[in-house]
Amino acid sequence: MSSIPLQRLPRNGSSPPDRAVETTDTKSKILDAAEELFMEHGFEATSLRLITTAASVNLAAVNYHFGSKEELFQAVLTRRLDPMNQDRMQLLSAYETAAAGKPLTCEKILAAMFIPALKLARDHEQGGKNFLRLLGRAYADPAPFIREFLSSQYREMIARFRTAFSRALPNIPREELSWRLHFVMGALSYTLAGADMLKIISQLDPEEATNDELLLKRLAPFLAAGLRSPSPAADDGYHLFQEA
Amino acid sequence: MSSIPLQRLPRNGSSPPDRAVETTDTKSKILDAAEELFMEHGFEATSLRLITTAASVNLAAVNYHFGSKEELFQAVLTRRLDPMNQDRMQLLSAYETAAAGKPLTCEKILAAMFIPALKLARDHEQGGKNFLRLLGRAYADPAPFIREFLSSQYREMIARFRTAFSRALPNIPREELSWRLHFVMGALSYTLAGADMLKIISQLDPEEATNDELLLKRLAPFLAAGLRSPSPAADDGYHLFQEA
DNA sequence: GCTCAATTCAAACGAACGTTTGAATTTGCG
DNA sequence: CGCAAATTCAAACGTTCGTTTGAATTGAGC
Repeated sequence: MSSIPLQRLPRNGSSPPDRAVETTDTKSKILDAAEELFMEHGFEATSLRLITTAASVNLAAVNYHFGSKEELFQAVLTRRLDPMNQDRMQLLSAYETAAAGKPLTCEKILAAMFIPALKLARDHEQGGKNFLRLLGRAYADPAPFIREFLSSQYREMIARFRTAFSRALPNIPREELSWRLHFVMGALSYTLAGADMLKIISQLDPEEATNDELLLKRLAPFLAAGLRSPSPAADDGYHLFQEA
Repeated sequence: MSSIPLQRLPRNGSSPPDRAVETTDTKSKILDAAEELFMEHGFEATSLRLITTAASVNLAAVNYHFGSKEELFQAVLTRRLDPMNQDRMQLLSAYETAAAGKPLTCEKILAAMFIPALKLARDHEQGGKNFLRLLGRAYADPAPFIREFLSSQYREMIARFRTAFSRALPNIPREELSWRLHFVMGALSYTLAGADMLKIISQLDPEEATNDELLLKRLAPFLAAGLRSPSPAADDGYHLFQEA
């Protein structure tokens, strides 16, 4: 039923193709086409026939190489998300080493989160940008298999950054910090997802709105200010919503 | 083909049912079931058969009363979104009147955005919370008809709040303010959408994470601090991402 | 050059989808 | 009551979906 189909082991474990081949292999062609189409239409609305036609491969190739549509989607995410989160953690470690025991600034920690995302957006001419939008939309997808997959992919990285932030912001209670980290991840995901609609109604420059570097340069100070803001006491005089 | 099916005019324009009827009408039963199921599974993954079964109505009733699945989805959104945005604008106007010409604080403007959302979350025992999550997820849905619909529904309200913020923050350039408004809307939508996955990996208290009032009480100061943060000059020394 | 496993391919499978149909039923109303 | 419009209903429509099948094709190693 759901057994993995037989298939020949790749010629090389995970090294690049032996020569300069003009036609990439079937697996990569499927991944590239799926990345773009999942980004454009979402998981449910993207059919395997659309993907395999765009990739110029046979319909059955998806089930042969990936097992199912769901596993293909996970493979699309893993291909770029895993290296990106590895980069994030390595960058954070590098900053911490350079700081020689002193706590990092919020901007520095945010930089460790954003720079690998920016690298992804820049490196691959089109694939990178597509992927960031796909990722942002996957966050909001209600499908359980997507939520569980992303949760497992992010858990380790989030834990590392939470402790970094808690050292940078010793006066913010742990629970409040968890919320703010939640807000940071939400704003980052949402912003990277494109949110074309809100761009339009916010009257943002369409050209600038697709410039991820400029976008994150604006987002980082915004989030850093929110992170550093004084923690509202549990029973303080903050009556914003009392008057309704 | 896509002509609106003939149907009798409702007994009353938009007033509540004449008596205390135990069985609500078909149209409302469909809307209630659709709201919950669209929230749970998304638009594409929710079939009309699932909706009509849950609502205990005939399958054809959706096409009879709403015309199509897409129009049903829009009706689900309109039913609560339109009054909520009306409330937001009225509340903003009331604050501005009370301020007697003086600019409002960021917290006050954010309150005008959040309070109607909170009212929605509280008023209807279950419908309200479901709707806010559905709305947050609809923001990230790639379907063009959803994006265009939401864009038209939000345009007027966003314009009103943009001018309010620009008066509250005269030192923030117009373009920078558009970006920050974008971030605010993103964080609000994302947070209301639930984002269960991030809640989990952020180790938030599950009970508190579903308390929308507490949630927005934490979000508002976070966003206000970001909004008030000094505007980075166009060619300043902000070199966060230069080192990568 | 033969072999055999890996891969590709065309074709079909059963299921589920949104929508339509036309008859049955209910409802408002003179 | 009785007619006509509004609504409900069971059934079917045609299409598309993800997946499977089994035969053809490919390519590396003896």
